Amino acid sequence: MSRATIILAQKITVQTFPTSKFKTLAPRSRHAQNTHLYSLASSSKQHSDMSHFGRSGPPDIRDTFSLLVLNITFRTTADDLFPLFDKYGKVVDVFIPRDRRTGESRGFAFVRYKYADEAQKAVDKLDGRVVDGREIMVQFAKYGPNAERIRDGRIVESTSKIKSRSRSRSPRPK
DNA sequence: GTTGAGCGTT
Repeated sequence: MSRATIILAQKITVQTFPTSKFKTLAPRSRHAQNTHLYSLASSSKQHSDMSHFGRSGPPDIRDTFSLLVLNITFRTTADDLFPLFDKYGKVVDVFIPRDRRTGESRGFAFVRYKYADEAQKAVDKLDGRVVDGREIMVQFAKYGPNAERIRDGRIVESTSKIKSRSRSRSPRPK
Protein backbone atom coordinates (compact mmCIF):
# COMPACT_ATOMS: atom_id res chain seq x y z
CA MET A 1 0.00 0.00 0.00
CA SER A 2 3.01 2.19 0.17
CA ARG A 3 4.73 3.90 -2.70
CA ALA A 4 7.62 1.55 -2.33
CA THR A 5 5.38 -1.29 -3.36
CA ILE A 6 4.45 0.51 -6.55
CA ILE A 7 8.02 1.33 -7.37
CA LEU A 8 8.99 -2.25 -6.79
CA ALA A 9 6.25 -3.38 -9.12
CA GLN A 10 7.50 -1.04 -11.82
CA LYS A 11 11.00 -2.38 -11.54
CA ILE A 12 9.77 -5.90 -11.86
CA THR A 13 7.82 -4.92 -14.96
CA VAL A 14 10.88 -3.41 -16.58
CA GLN A 15 12.93 -6.45 -15.82
CA THR A 16 10.29 -8.74 -17.20
CA PHE A 17 10.25 -6.93 -20.55
CA PRO A 18 13.74 -6.06 -21.73
CA THR A 19 13.86 -3.51 -24.50
CA SER A 20 15.63 -5.94 -26.77
CA LYS A 21 12.48 -7.97 -27.07
CA PHE A 22 10.75 -5.21 -28.99
CA LYS A 23 13.25 -5.22 -31.79
CA THR A 24 11.58 -8.22 -33.33
CA LEU A 25 8.49 -6.18 -34.08
CA ALA A 26 10.22 -3.29 -35.71
CA PRO A 27 11.72 -4.31 -39.07
CA ARG A 28 8.91 -6.07 -40.97
CA SER A 29 6.13 -3.62 -40.63
CA ARG A 30 5.39 -3.55 -44.34
CA HIS A 31 2.50 -5.94 -43.92
CA ALA A 32 0.31 -3.32 -42.41
CA GLN A 33 1.31 -0.76 -44.96
CA ASN A 34 -0.81 -1.59 -47.93
CA THR A 35 -3.82 -3.31 -46.55
CA HIS A 36 -7.24 -1.98 -45.85
CA LEU A 37 -6.48 1.43 -44.61
CA TYR A 38 -9.87 2.89 -45.18
CA SER A 39 -13.10 1.40 -44.09
CA LEU A 40 -16.54 2.70 -43.41
CA ALA A 41 -16.56 1.10 -40.01
CA SER A 42 -13.91 3.46 -38.81
CA SER A 43 -15.35 6.85 -39.48
CA SER A 44 -12.00 8.55 -39.22
CA LYS A 45 -9.20 7.86 -41.64
CA GLN A 46 -6.78 5.80 -39.65
CA HIS A 47 -3.16 5.43 -40.56
CA SER A 48 -1.08 2.49 -41.62
CA ASP A 49 -1.08 0.87 -38.25
CA MET A 50 -4.78 0.22 -38.46
CA SER A 51 -5.36 -3.02 -40.30
CA HIS A 52 -8.33 -5.14 -39.54
CA PHE A 53 -6.47 -8.37 -39.96
CA GLY A 54 -7.42 -10.61 -37.15
CA ARG A 55 -10.99 -9.68 -37.65
CA SER A 56 -13.28 -11.60 -39.90
CA GLY A 57 -12.61 -10.70 -43.47
CA PRO A 58 -13.00 -7.49 -45.42
CA PRO A 59 -14.43 -4.46 -43.69
CA ASP A 60 -17.80 -3.73 -45.21
CA ILE A 61 -18.36 -4.75 -48.80
CA ARG A 62 -22.10 -4.44 -48.94
CA ASP A 63 -23.08 -2.59 -52.06
CA THR A 64 -19.62 -1.56 -53.05
CA PHE A 65 -18.07 -1.43 -56.48
CA SER A 66 -14.54 -2.66 -56.87
CA LEU A 67 -12.10 -1.24 -59.33
CA LEU A 68 -8.97 -3.00 -60.43
CA VAL A 69 -5.92 -0.78 -60.72
CA LEU A 70 -3.19 -2.33 -62.80
CA ASN A 71 0.36 -1.36 -63.64
CA ILE A 72 1.12 0.48 -60.46
CA THR A 73 4.60 0.72 -59.05
CA PHE A 74 5.75 -1.93 -56.61
CA ARG A 75 6.31 0.73 -54.03
CA THR A 76 2.99 2.45 -54.49
CA THR A 77 0.94 2.09 -51.36
CA ALA A 78 -2.71 2.51 -50.56
CA ASP A 79 -1.86 5.82 -48.97
CA ASP A 80 -0.80 7.04 -52.37
CA LEU A 81 -3.87 5.78 -54.16
CA PHE A 82 -6.53 6.85 -51.73
CA PRO A 83 -6.24 10.63 -52.14
CA LEU A 84 -6.16 10.25 -55.88
CA PHE A 85 -9.24 8.08 -56.10
CA ASP A 86 -11.15 9.74 -53.32
CA LYS A 87 -11.35 12.93 -55.31
CA TYR A 88 -13.86 11.33 -57.64
CA GLY A 89 -16.07 9.67 -55.07
CA LYS A 90 -16.50 7.91 -51.81
CA VAL A 91 -13.72 5.36 -51.50
CA VAL A 92 -14.65 2.66 -49.04
CA ASP A 93 -11.53 0.55 -49.11
CA VAL A 94 -8.16 0.29 -50.80
CA PHE A 95 -6.49 -3.08 -50.91
CA ILE A 96 -3.17 -4.01 -52.44
CA PRO A 97 -2.53 -7.75 -52.65
CA ARG A 98 0.96 -8.61 -51.58
CA ASP A 99 3.17 -11.62 -51.61
CA ARG A 100 2.62 -13.66 -48.51
CA ARG A 101 6.28 -14.50 -48.15
CA THR A 102 8.11 -11.34 -49.05
CA GLY A 103 5.31 -8.87 -48.41
CA GLU A 104 6.07 -7.14 -51.67
CA SER A 105 3.34 -5.55 -53.69
CA ARG A 106 2.12 -7.52 -56.67
CA GLY A 107 1.73 -4.44 -58.75
CA PHE A 108 -2.00 -3.93 -58.67
CA ALA A 109 -4.65 -2.73 -56.32
CA PHE A 110 -8.35 -2.84 -55.63
CA VAL A 111 -10.24 0.33 -54.92
CA ARG A 112 -13.77 -0.02 -53.69
CA TYR A 113 -16.27 2.75 -54.21
CA LYS A 114 -19.55 3.19 -52.47
CA TYR A 115 -21.45 4.37 -55.50
CA ALA A 116 -21.38 3.07 -59.01
CA ASP A 117 -21.45 6.36 -60.84
CA GLU A 118 -18.47 7.63 -58.92
CA ALA A 119 -16.58 4.46 -59.66
CA GLN A 120 -17.35 4.87 -63.32
CA LYS A 121 -16.10 8.40 -63.21
CA ALA A 122 -12.88 7.28 -61.61
CA VAL A 123 -12.36 4.83 -64.42
CA ASP A 124 -12.80 7.57 -66.97
CA LYS A 125 -10.59 10.04 -65.20
CA LEU A 126 -7.83 7.89 -63.76
CA ASP A 127 -7.40 5.26 -66.41
CA GLY A 128 -4.17 6.03 -68.20
CA ARG A 129 -2.98 8.50 -65.63
CA VAL A 130 0.66 8.48 -64.64
CA VAL A 131 1.23 7.59 -61.01
CA ASP A 132 4.77 7.36 -59.71
CA GLY A 133 6.07 7.42 -63.24
CA ARG A 134 3.93 4.59 -64.53
CA GLU A 135 0.74 4.65 -66.49
CA ILE A 136 -1.91 2.96 -64.44
CA MET A 137 -4.89 1.12 -65.82
CA VAL A 138 -8.21 1.43 -64.04
CA GLN A 139 -11.11 -0.86 -64.81
CA PHE A 140 -13.95 -2.57 -63.05
CA ALA A 141 -13.07 -5.80 -61.33
CA LYS A 142 -14.21 -8.63 -63.55
CA TYR A 143 -13.97 -11.35 -60.96
CA GLY A 144 -14.92 -11.31 -57.36
CA PRO A 145 -18.09 -10.22 -55.61
CA ASN A 146 -19.51 -8.01 -58.32
CA ALA A 147 -18.63 -10.11 -61.34
CA GLU A 148 -22.18 -10.31 -62.61
CA ARG A 149 -22.50 -6.56 -62.48
CA ILE A 150 -19.84 -5.97 -65.08
CA ARG A 151 -20.32 -6.30 -68.78
CA ASP A 152 -17.68 -4.98 -71.12
CA GLY A 153 -16.12 -2.71 -68.55
CA ARG A 154 -19.36 -1.11 -67.52
CA ILE A 155 -22.00 -1.70 -64.92
CA VAL A 156 -25.10 -3.42 -66.17
CA GLU A 157 -26.90 -4.07 -62.97
CA SER A 158 -30.53 -3.17 -62.79
CA THR A 159 -30.58 0.51 -62.03
CA SER A 160 -33.31 -0.06 -59.50
CA LYS A 161 -30.72 -1.66 -57.28
CA ILE A 162 -28.26 1.15 -57.82
CA LYS A 163 -30.01 3.90 -56.03
CA SER A 164 -28.84 7.40 -55.52
CA ARG A 165 -26.83 8.48 -52.54
CA SER A 166 -29.77 8.34 -50.19
CA ARG A 167 -29.68 4.71 -49.27
CA SER A 168 -32.35 4.09 -46.71
CA ARG A 169 -31.42 1.58 -44.08
CA SER A 170 -34.12 -1.04 -43.97
CA PRO A 171 -34.91 -2.53 -40.58
CA ARG A 172 -33.25 -5.85 -40.08
CA PRO A 173 -35.65 -8.78 -39.58
CA LYS A 174 -35.01 -10.78 -36.44
C1' DG B 1 18.24 -3.08 -53.72
C1' DT B 2 15.82 -6.40 -59.21
C1' DT B 3 10.66 -7.50 -62.09
C1' DG B 4 5.77 -5.89 -65.26
C1' DA B 5 0.89 -9.80 -67.05
C1' DG B 6 -2.69 -9.99 -64.40
C1' DC B 7 -8.13 -10.07 -60.80
C1' DG B 8 -8.27 -9.60 -53.87
C1' DT B 9 -7.84 -10.49 -47.79
C1' DT B 10 -11.24 -13.84 -43.24
